[in-house]
Amino acid sequence: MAVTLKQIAELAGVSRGTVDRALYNRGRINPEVAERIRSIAKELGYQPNRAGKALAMAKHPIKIGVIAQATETPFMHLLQAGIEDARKEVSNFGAEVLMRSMIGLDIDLQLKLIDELVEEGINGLAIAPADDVRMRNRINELVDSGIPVVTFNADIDDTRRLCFVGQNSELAGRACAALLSAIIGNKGLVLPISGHQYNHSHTLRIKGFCSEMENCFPEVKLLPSVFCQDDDTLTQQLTEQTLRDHPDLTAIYVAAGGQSGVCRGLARLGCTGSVRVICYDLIPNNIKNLLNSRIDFLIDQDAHTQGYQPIMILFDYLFAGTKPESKYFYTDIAIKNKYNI
Amino acid sequence: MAVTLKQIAELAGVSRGTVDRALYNRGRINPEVAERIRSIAKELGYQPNRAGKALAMAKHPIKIGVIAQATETPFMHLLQAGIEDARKEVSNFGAEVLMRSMIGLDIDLQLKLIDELVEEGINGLAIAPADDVRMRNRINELVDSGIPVVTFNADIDDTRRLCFVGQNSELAGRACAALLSAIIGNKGLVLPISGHQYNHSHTLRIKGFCSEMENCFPEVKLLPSVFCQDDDTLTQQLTEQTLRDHPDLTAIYVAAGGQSGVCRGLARLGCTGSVRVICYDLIPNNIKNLLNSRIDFLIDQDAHTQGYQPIMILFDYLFAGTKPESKYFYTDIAIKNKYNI
DNA sequence: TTGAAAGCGATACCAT
DNA sequence: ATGGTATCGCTTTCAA
Repeated sequence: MAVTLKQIAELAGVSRGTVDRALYNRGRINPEVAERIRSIAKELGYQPNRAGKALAMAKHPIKIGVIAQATETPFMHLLQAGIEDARKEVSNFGAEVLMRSMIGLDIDLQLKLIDELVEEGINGLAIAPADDVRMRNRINELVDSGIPVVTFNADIDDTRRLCFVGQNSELAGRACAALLSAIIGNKGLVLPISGHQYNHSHTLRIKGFCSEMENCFPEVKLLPSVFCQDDDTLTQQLTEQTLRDHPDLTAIYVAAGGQSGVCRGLARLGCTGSVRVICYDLIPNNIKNLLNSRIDFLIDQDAHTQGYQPIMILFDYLFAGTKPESKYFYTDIAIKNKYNI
Repeated sequence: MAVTLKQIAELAGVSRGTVDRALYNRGRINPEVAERIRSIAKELGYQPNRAGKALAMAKHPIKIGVIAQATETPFMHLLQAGIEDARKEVSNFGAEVLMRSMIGLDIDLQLKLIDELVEEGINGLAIAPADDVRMRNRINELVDSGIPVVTFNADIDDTRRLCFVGQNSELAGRACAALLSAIIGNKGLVLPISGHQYNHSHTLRIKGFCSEMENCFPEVKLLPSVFCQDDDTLTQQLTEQTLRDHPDLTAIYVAAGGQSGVCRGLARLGCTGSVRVICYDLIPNNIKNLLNSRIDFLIDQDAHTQGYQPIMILFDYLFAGTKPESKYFYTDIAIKNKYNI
């Protein structure tokens, strides 16, 4: 059995309360005694028992606030399942998860929800933030007031947030470039499709993709990337137009939503199977198109982990003082074909 | 806050002891009272608190035995890290992990270690078993005597084990076929390399690969698969010989160990980069060869999960009675290039 | 500055 | 058949 507070107390000839004060620097203790206790604990390799700790904290539960966005999208459904799993897990340790969400993304609403959660007394916040200077400032305020913040899915640089959980979008773009280049024999003509100009991850996916292509696979020619507003109809039009303008098109790289439109466009012009398609996210429509060979590869960014981990990171930090090893918790860049979904 | 035994007891007008007996069918209770208590618990959605349960069980800790094999290999090092992580986690819940391991694989030693662990009073066993009829019988004996068994990395069919944690090797082979076919333009000449004749996973990886190629990519020609005994020197010889016999070789599929030999053979004959290579496992040598482009893609089978999950599955079963959802816990068939390691 | 004790949720044993 | 109580490891008051 592992060593307990009680054993340390007996060895040190003091009470458990004193050991507790010593190990957690709660003050009101003789510094020499504290030092002696700490050295004994260290020697014995004391590790606090999580179950005992959890039970004792049941009277003052940790409250973790979560603010999600765009909950109407299939990707966010998967992410929310991760949040729910984490909620269940930490609830066994006397922690509560206060979840707020919104359709689409509204910076003012997000700021209001933060105030609301602070009002309710949260001890930590996980948020998929809007990229805005007001949000940046608010996050720093929170951290300064002792409420740690973890960003997920979307990050805000230059804040004192504890960490970010999500994909390394630029690297994902590079992985796609190498993969796509490999399956077209390292030459051909490729159309990169982005979503919104202000969507940071789309931009990075395109940037990583294009720079990798240009640097490492110069025989692959890139058309100028286009914006599709994550819209199926628009991607279909863009696809068909591009095919008419460039009958020698080899592949399409979709860094955004609207993937189904690409498949439809290719199908309408009889190019399914001859033009390669790589896109993102293991969502139902994409899975369908992967299985019927309209999409060659999908890049998954593990939505579940993006919901699950922020809460677990905050919990470990608040519960046991564990700081994340890095400020970036990058989710797997998973390459999926129809066999390894 | 979640509902507790105490609350149920008060509502039912009985003591906590009685509620406990009712919910866990411990007997010595009036059936009608038990029924009433159960219905109240159900209505309130009672979920036992894991922390409380853990603490109470500290007096009679759960003992989980683990028997690993081939611990000298880099793959098994990764797997053992998973075992260690699981051990740490369950030790907070008053559970102990008794680990036994061996170099290579020795059926007699495994049987002896099982006896030893049973002697020590284990409540459950995780094992990477030798495929032998004596092992099959012993596993069934254990299960019959009330000790649940989880197999990992290697499975034994037709036993009453709780579940298997590891890769679906045949499916992995299929995934490789599709991937390899894609990067050679769906045509060419491919050499499949297996390891040992009696290694079940190698056989399945080859079987899945070849059958998928033949069915779905008939323009890819397959050389007869060869056995390399997981040996670098042998794979190098086989590679060089094949290249001399078939200068038009397009790709090599390595389902076994000895991957470095393949890379060396290709390098020696100046074929690095022109002959594609796909092999298994994210181990240091392979990572190196992936990064310097001697290997095109690696298939990872998540060694960490193969060590971590068996213990967690046994723990959840013994601790909370949770049965795994399926008898097969397949680890991810992860496709890795140099960007998503 | 320190000790003693109550309590968190569940289990198990001893009384009744 | 049922109730009462000690206990697990830890936190947090309340006394001293």
